[in-house]
Amino acid sequence: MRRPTIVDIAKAAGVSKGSVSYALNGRPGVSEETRRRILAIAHDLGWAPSSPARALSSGGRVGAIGLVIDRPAHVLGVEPFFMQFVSGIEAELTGSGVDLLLQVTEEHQAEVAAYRRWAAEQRVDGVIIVDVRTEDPRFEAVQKTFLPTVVLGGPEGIGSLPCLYTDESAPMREVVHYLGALGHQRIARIAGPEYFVHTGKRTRAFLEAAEEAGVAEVYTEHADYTGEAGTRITRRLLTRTDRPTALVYDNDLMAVAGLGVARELGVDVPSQLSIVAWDDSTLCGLVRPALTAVVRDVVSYGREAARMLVKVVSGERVQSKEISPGELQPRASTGLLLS
Amino acid sequence: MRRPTIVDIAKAAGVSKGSVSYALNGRPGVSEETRRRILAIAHDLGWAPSSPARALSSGGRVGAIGLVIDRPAHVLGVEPFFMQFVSGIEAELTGSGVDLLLQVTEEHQAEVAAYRRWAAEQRVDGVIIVDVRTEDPRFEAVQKTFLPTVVLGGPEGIGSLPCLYTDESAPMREVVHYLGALGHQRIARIAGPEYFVHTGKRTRAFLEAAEEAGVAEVYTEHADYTGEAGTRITRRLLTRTDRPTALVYDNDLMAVAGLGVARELGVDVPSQLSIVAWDDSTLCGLVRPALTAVVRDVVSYGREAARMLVKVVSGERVQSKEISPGELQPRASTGLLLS
DNA sequence: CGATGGTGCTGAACCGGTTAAGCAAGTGGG
DNA sequence: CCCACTTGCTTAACCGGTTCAGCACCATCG
Repeated sequence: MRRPTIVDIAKAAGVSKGSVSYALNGRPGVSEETRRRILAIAHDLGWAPSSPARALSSGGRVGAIGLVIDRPAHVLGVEPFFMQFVSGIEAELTGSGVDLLLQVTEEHQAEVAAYRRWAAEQRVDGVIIVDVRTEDPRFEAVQKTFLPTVVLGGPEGIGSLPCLYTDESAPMREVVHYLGALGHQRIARIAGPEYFVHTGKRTRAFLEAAEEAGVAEVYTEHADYTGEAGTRITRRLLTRTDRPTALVYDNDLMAVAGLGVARELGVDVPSQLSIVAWDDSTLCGLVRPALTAVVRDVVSYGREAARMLVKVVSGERVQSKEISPGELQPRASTGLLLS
Repeated sequence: MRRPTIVDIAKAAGVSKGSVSYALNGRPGVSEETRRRILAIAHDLGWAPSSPARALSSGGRVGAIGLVIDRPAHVLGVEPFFMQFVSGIEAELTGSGVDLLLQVTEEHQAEVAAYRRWAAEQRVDGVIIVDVRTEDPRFEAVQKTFLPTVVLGGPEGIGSLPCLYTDESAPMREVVHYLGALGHQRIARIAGPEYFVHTGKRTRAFLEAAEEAGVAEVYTEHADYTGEAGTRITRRLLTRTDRPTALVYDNDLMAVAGLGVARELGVDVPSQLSIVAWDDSTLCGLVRPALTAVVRDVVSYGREAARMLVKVVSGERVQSKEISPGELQPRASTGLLLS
């Protein structure tokens, strides 16, 4: 019960294996009648092309793309962003015969090594890069190895790679103006790590928006997206004498943590403290009070990234593209400041 | 700047490509001196074995294992179980040169199709099966195609496949006895779908434990692990005239949803209602009151599953193995019932 | 009627590895 | 000194596809 090969089909059909290949790939060179006969036999035998054999032939693709996620296990489990993104990629790839290779690492260097290995061993046809950093070594690695790439982030600082980027400032402006209108004059932001480019973009947008909206005092604290960090920093912020009256978090997990701390300290949300999460998952709607959040369609980011990468892999020239930055979804965690 | 092949190395070293292959694989047949020379050249050229070429050779492995997760995108994003499991797999595979192919589907049939395709196209050396169902078509599919497999679940109803299984009844007994001791006589369980075998196991264990502990009334409602279902069912349960005084959830997301509903209805946790989650993620510790949960080391499940599968793939005979079922971690969401 | 061109197929090379078989030279034993 | 054995290497086949060159056959056209 060996798996059938095109040689088996050729024998059964009484033709050469070259003809079988032409027939199966829908290319000219065989008569319609022969083609039908070959296809029928292939179907009967339950034939499917060997992916390694295809890849080995002239210029063949392996039919897989790669994604490396650089987050510790306990964050990844609760951080909705990545699984949504992965779901979007999968949704796009389904039925196209392209598979997703996923690597989870806890170290940035391992990530670069993964790209190098994938390229050298011909394991993927292309990769998607997320979480762009300042001084990011991954771009050099993929350029050197000519690995087709699509970046989620940019467009600055990523060389000439095609990317999907968002305007972080529009939602940030929306958030700050909204909080300003609710009477908040002291807003703290619990952000992601400084070395992520999008963190910096948001920080600048945060400052600009505050000036624009006439909010007196804003400042940013950097964290690592974990619940623990969210708890720790929120506790420190809320126990200051001049504590902020509104908190903006860079992900939803830290926001949930922050909500817990407010509860613990007896600070009422939203009458004494407003909370905004960036990235909305069902989580935000489940906790009480439900969290106001910046809603982004992360699944569609994944779809779009996969679609672009497939094009790049097949040799098409692809334009970078701006995607919807998301918008504010007000819920119960924000409200008028009652001092 | 083509990627170097063993022929390039052979030319540079002045030997045949056969010798290069022997040298690079650490097999006898070349002198120590020649081996060193070849290895040095391979290193200089930045050579790495072509994965497709290796796989194509006699009995070669492709160096990848597959995992299919059958959950809709919005659940997957917040359901910590799978990402923890995946992290564990990755942790085990790191450095072994084996990659993980991930497929996310929203349909059980697509899952079976994925296994078939992977086997037929030689895309993976083996697969891990999770979420065992009653009448599960996947086992026939993998057996027929001789795809090496490790199952998370079982050991009943999965044929002769090696598996990792847990004793669901031990933690369940712990939970029910604990709640009984706190004075609860009416306990409802918001479970996963009925068609999952482990759901049924827990249901039986739940009933047995209740009898054992002398808890008068217990019943199980089936849900689909989503926050929405958790919300809906909890709302229905808590608005009954004889509402339960304790709720046990089959995952943490539904438990968080349940906590929100209790809050909404003004039912105090834990003085009027105790809540237990099954599976602990940082989430349980972040909400207030923090959720009592059955803690399982899901990451280690992933590690162990990957380790077993790698052995199976390499032809070793592998024994099924019982793994730690987890234990109760009491937190603030459970307490004495004050009626 | 011969040159031309298209159709439908075959044969063989090729992709980049692995591996069995063969062979020359050196070594040791009887 | 001959034989057997080991060492270190080469040669060639093979894995399962793709693709190019070539060839026989037939129809068409000037």
